[in-house]
Amino acid sequence: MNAIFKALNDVTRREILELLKVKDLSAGEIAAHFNISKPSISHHLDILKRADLITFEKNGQFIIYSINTTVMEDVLQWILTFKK
Amino acid sequence: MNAIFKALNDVTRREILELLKVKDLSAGEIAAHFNISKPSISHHLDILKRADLITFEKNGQFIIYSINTTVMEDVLQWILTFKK
DNA sequence: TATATATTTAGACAAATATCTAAATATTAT
DNA sequence: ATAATATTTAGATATTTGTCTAAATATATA
Repeated sequence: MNAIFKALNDVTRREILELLKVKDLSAGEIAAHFNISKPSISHHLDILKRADLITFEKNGQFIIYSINTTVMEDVLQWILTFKK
Repeated sequence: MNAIFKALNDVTRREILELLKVKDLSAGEIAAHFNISKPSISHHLDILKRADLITFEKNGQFIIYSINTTVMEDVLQWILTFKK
């Protein structure tokens, strides 16, 4: 839970998730959406990976990232415990 | 949304919310649950306040904190956009 | 094999964060 | 009024975080 909330606590990482919600993208395609260096985006992707919020697959010289919505379910359940 | 995720990105603050889920508590009662100084807890309460995740009411020399679940609804909606 | 492209790793640095102690403010009780 | 209790504010400090550039790794192409 800690890793998930940590991962979600950054606007760039939340935007990456929004992008991957639409379709799978390579690291470079993701980086192209931001005014941030590629190494920084790579670091954000690493934090999202650690939280298991995204998965990746190597495709030649590219690495394709996908969103993993099953983890969102955990957050959802946590939030729901507060609904009265 | 930024303030909410920031507020949720700390285990102490999430535990404070769990406590307030059960019942309203004074700042001192909240602090008593943790091995952390009262000023630090006060700071955590301030961050939760800024995110509008808690409300408070003065009662004599005490300040009673309550959870505000309406904000949880915003997080819920955000999460739900990822459910496919 | 040499070069270009895609991505990550390493190391540095400034800004943000969680914590502390000491002091200030507010209320209650003697 | 004075002392005690509840809470916050102020200021300091160590750790974490987001960012950068430079270098390393891996794959594809000429």
